[in-house]
Amino acid sequence: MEIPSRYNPKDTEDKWYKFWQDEFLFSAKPSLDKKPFTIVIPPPNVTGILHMGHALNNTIQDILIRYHRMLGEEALWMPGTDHAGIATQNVVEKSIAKEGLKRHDLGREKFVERVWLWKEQYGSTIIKQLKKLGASCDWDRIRFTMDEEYSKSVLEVFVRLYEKGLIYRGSYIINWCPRCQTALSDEEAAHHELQGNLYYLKYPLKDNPEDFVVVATTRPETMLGDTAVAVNPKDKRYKKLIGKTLVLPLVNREIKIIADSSIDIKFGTGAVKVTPAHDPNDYLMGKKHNLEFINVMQPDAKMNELAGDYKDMDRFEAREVILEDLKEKGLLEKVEPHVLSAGHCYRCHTIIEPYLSKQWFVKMAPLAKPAIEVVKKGKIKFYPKRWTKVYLNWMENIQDWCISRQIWWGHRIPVYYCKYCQQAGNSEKGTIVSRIKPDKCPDCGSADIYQDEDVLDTWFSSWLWPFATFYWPFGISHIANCISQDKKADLASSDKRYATSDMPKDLEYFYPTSVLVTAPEIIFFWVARMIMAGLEFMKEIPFKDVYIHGTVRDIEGKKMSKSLGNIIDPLEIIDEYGTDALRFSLISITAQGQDVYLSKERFEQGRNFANKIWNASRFIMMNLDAQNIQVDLCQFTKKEDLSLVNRWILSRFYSVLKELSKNLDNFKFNEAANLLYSFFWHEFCDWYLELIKSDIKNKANQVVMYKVLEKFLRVLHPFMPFITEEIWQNLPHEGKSIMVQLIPHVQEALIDKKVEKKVSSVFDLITTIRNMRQELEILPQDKVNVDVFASKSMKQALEVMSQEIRNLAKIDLLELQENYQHKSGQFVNILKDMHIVIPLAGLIDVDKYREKIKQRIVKTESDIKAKDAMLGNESFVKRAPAEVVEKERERLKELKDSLHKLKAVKDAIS
RNA sequence: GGGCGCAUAGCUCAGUUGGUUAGAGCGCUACAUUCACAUUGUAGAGGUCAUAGGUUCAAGUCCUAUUGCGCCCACCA
Repeated sequence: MEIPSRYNPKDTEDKWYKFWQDEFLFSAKPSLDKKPFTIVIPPPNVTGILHMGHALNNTIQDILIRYHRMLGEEALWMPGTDHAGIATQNVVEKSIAKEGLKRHDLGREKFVERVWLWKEQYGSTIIKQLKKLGASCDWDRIRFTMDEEYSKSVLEVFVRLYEKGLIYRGSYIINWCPRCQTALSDEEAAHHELQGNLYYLKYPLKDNPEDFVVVATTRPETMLGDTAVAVNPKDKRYKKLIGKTLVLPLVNREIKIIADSSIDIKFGTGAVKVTPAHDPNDYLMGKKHNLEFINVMQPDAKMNELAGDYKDMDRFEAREVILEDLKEKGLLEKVEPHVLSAGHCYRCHTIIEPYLSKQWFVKMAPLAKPAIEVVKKGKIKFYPKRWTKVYLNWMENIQDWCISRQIWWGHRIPVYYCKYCQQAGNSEKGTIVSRIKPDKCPDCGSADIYQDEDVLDTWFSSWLWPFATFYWPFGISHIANCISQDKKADLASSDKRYATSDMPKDLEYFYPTSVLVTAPEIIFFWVARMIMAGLEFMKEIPFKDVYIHGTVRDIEGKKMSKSLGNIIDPLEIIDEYGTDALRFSLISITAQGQDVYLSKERFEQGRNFANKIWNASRFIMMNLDAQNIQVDLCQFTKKEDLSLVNRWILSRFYSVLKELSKNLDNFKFNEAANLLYSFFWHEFCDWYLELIKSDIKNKANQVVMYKVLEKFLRVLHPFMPFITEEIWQNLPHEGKSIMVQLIPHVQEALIDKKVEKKVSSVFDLITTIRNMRQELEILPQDKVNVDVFASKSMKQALEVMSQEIRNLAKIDLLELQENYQHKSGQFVNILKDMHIVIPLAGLIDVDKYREKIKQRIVKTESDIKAKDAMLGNESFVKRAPAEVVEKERERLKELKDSLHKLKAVKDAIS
């Protein structure tokens, strides 16, 4: 069969993905003899569309999952999506707007129906895209944060926290988005700098209307709700005025001048208008000084009836009119330009209005305490470490969490009010928190009961993700709901999990999960809260390691975002370069914890690598005799059976494997990827294959090239799943899929301890050749392997080496000399490059060479002198670690040896 | 204001606990083309490791300061 000379990802990717799924290779189940390895996916929004951040995040997770699966662990990657309250509601609102409808036109029930409809239609876009990415999630387990069962978990958590006294309702100044008409948490309020003004307003004294106190404000419209003016008690300018009464202009309300030490004397005029209902600081001051709370706005940020003449004006319109009116009365002293930073809604970017309203809160301090402990004790580790500090700093200053949201899409708050009790003004009574709607009020017996209109913050469901996905606390068997018919049949015949009771339940088996892979932005939103929830409800940490990867940025360092138009669409890259190229390039440039700077050209590296693997494999397959693949390496028991070059490549592969697992276990994915890249390309292809090419039918060569390729494909598979499967399926092999082939252990890779020992004692061919080259042509080199030179002259050593080369190449050097100008082909290039052959063949400029040796001798002599001095230094010998001193002594010895040899070479050529 | 990070080749970045000669990809230059691969190969040029001090026998690596860039948090009447 003809194999094309270019790898075409489109021919293979969908095919193998389907194959893996059909063979249930992604599914995991509790197992008595296997160690679990669990990752829960950070659930993407149902409205989500795959972007580079997802691509990076999920590639990392997939590498971990596939790696551990191939290590023989029971690896589960739990998938799902997040209902994303406001985001989803926004999308659906936009879509019904096309029909000229607003959500209030439909009413709550109809609107929520529309959202579900939307979810059914479009909600799996992101899932399909994750599949394109190769994500090996156990899709039969997919969860959604608004699933019926998941919602039960959410409800349960609310009720339990309430019963424990950790949930309360309070009035609070919240960040209010007038457009979305909902409360936003502090984290959802993005602060941007804004060019505004500082307005100096004059408030007349009651006793003496000709005299004023001047206050500075950036939001003059809120003055309608002022209930005091505050000054610092230490401020000499205002000391006498404390306790006096002012008349608030335009509304003519009398307000007091109060003293509060929080006032900054230097800012503005040192006198501050206090508007407890419209500013968080003023709110605190209002509580402290028992001020009146006057709310002058409606939820849509238009002024309300308390604003008198300004009623129904938008806040910014009212601002202009009020300023006009004050100016007319001579009460506007001056206006100064002022840069302020205002909170913006992170969804719609509307300026946030601090707004007084009733909200539900979770008391966080008691939950935070154990969550701080587990991180301090190292039970949960962050990678990179520095995020630990960030986490602890936030947790130690944690604020209560406002969990109610004034939208329709979400888990409705399970609180019911008795109309009768509420009307009687008794808010203590007639508030029922319950898992199911109560029939009647327990206080008055009335059946007139209604549910709280608000829904819960989206994070109130996602913080339960690591255990609610396993049906906490009910632990129902999900076989009935979630497993496809095919799989059910499969399980029934092969798996005893659901038949016997001694198997651990999913929740027990897979929780706590192993690693959480996420972006730094959501450490507080999500990671911290999951730790708290895990400890509170499971009494155990939700995951052991948290890997925080960087933010994906464009080549100029800007965050990729739609509004900046600097998006690189991963799906386009997949289309153009292939999934494996996308994955490999992304990983190879993502250093641990560093942000990623991307440009499209980056992906060429991955594509080229895929193509290189493809062609090297093609070459091997074209030249491979199938009967040789059965041969065990143990068969080569004598040193001569395995040529130098075979021993070398096995030795190199051995160290690569060791290095690789070290890197992966430490979450150094880029180093792992680059290691595989340079081993395969620059050692296996550039040197090994070129060297055996002329004797490719040699049995040992056949065996070694096959074994190294086959095992290399396995270790590469987690990074580039598609191409490795495609090639592996074309190689003669046993087994169904590369996915069920274990990643070779170092020993397994080399089959046999004896071989391993032999291999590791063999010197490194390439290093030697390169060293020889340097020795002869360019620079002094100390690393020249002593084995070659031991008790031999330079000339003899060269003969030994060229004999090796000749054996490998089966090319006579004299013949080479005659033909080398005319012969084409890469092998000649390589030999030409190995200047090792040249001096013997008389092809070198001896004068130049002699000069280089001379320089080398000078350098070595000076090095020896320096080392001698260092070792003669008492302080060094005393204080440097013993190994270091020993190392330096060895080094000195080596230098002396090398000087000796150099002198011999000098003699030999003169 | 509080916290954190970064500064290494023309560009984008690696560089584990200090220890021989600081690496990669891309780009650039020269050469190679019946060859598994031009999405290729060989070679080459290109670095005062931001600056100034310090610790050390030894600093790209540790400490201090400075400069420049970036991020997070808080405040901003």
